[in-house]
Amino acid sequence: MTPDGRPALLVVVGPTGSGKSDVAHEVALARRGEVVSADAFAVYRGMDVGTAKPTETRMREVRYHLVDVAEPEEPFSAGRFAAEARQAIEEICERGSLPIVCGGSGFYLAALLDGLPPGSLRDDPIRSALAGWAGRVGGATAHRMLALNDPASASRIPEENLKYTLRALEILLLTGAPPSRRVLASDGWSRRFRVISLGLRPEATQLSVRIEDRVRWMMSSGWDIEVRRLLDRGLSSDSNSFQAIGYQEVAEWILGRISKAEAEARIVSATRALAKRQKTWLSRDRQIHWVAPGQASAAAFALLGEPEGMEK
RNA sequence: GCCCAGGUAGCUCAGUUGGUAGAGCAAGGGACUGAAAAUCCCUGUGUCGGCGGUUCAAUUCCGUCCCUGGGCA
Repeated sequence: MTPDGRPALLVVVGPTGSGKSDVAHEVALARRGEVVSADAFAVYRGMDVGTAKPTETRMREVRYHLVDVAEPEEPFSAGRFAAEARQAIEEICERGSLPIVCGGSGFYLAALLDGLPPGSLRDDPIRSALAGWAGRVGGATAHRMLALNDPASASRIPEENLKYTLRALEILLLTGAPPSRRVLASDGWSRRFRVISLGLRPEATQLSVRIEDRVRWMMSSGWDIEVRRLLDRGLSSDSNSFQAIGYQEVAEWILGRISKAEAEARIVSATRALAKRQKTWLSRDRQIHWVAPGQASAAAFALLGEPEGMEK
């Protein structure tokens, strides 16, 4: 509980490799917290090295949520993430513990804190039918179809972005209403918490080096064994989980199509690009308190205030 | 030493039948409403290896030198 009566909800964000996991864990240990991961790929079981999941030791020390909740073959979604994460946070509060959201998936964080428009879930049969149709008629025709039914959406979505175009058509078919008319306002769920957002902003060259080190470490820590296991169990390389950075590259490396050095270089580049996109996404949020990684824990404690039982 | 093939954007290369050049990747910036580590948009001046020659004009043709790869000695 905090002075205003609402429970605190700490949100630790930042680009990959900024060290947010360390901060979340440290705060959890010190303040009887539980961590809710906001990472679109840590949800998959059997994908550990490549997603930089918390170690077994850490999982024993602190309770982690939304990690290992889906099979790699399952399609996941922001909606499912938000629902399960909200439930986890509510349960953590009921236990009297501090919920700590930690992750870099901006879209998932937004879905969790602000909610998604009501109605129109994902619909896989419609989705695959649309994809098949678009494959036959072409993306330009798909976009024209959208323009006919919802000019506002069509003008916002570039013709080249087939994925967004098809999603808009999917919503149209599911709800019968233009997607541009969906409600964009926050659903107010997060108002019952005192949300404290902490953003880790490492210096550019520091982040670059950290990403290189991290990828090199993953490549020699059993990532290849992990990918081999996924391929052996028959995981299709075009399933959603396998779109995670590095998995395709490691697969090509184990199959002998590219060298280890080549795979590593590609993964480092892809990770840098991801960090860039994460920074862009997070920079929109004016509520985030940005700090250098080294000062993050101290900043978190300062923002949270004195722990219970230690007030003067 | 000789013979071939190359030397063009950070990298891999395309190209100009002579009018100073463009793709992919990388890099940088941006978007993002149920696939999001996904998907997509924007950003390209570089002694076209050096030096000479021919020409109104050379990265393009000729000569020469240097460098790289391959072959022959």
